[in-house]
Amino acid sequence: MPHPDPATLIAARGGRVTRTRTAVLSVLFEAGRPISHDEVGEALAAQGIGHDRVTLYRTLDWLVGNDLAHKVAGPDRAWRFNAVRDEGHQHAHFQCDRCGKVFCLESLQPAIAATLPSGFRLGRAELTFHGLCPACPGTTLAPERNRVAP
Amino acid sequence: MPHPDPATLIAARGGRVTRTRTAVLSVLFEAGRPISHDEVGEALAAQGIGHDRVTLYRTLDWLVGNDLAHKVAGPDRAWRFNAVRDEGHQHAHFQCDRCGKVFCLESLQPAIAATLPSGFRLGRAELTFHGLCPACPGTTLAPERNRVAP
DNA sequence: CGCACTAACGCTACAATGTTGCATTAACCA
DNA sequence: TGGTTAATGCAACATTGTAGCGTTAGTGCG
Repeated sequence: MPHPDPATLIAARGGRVTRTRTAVLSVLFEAGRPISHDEVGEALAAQGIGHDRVTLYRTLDWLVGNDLAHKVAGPDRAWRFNAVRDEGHQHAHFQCDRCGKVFCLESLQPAIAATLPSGFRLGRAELTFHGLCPACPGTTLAPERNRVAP
Repeated sequence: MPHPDPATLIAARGGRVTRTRTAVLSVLFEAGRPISHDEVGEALAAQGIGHDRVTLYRTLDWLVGNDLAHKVAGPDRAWRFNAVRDEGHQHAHFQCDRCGKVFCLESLQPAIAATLPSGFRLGRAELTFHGLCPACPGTTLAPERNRVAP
């Protein structure tokens, strides 16, 4: 199964099928990992699709609000977006401390055995690993000294 | 002893013991949970301590770089800082989806059983729970519907 | 104590990321 | 095909964080 059809997914949510929305959703599907607003913009530019910054933000927000995308915090205080595949499927993330890229660890099924203190009502859990990705050289630094390269 | 003495901790790292540093570290100790740069600034103002925005950022960064504070990503792309108590002690966090506050779950010892794909080198893991804190009314929303636009 | 050295401060200016308001365009439906 | 309005695109603004640089004040030493 390749990727679902963006236009179909968008229409199913009651949204208008516009060039920007279908293109953005396609980009997210093809990326396969959470990418920043800026990376989406570059991909659109490569396709010759006009991309106003604000429209892009709003498009991504719409996708998130309609369960077609997820929003995860990146290491540089910029959001990363990835297309939702299996509804309700939980997976962990990996953030590279050197290049700042974020990866989905789809296959990872962490066993989280935890009981929250009373009063806290759990919505969801988010597990993020930090370290170095396969593409980055070097060895892991000591925790707390990890800084993303400028 | 409730909290360690900020001045002693700062001097032990070879840093100069300034009013801003001791005050900021005290504030972090008393907060007991990760607070934003802005909340630190308010606390300093309440003590009548001058607080330049830039100085505050640099002070917090210095504390983080010297293992006296931790930096965790907040829900609103602003960093939260909390004083380090036990060196090397790992703990989970809880983010309230309504008020945005972040809490340390000191007592939580999650059993994370996970194997990373090959090539990834692990530095540290970060476990964050989302939901509603004891102070916020309401019931938890479905995951991913927490930020739906009106 | 008083002085020298320089880390730390605090000001200004700037950069990056994201938001608001509003007029215009184009997707959808009858 | 034409009307309705969701979606777009532009401009201006808000928030969070950085860089440069002259000034202040902690610290060590005589």
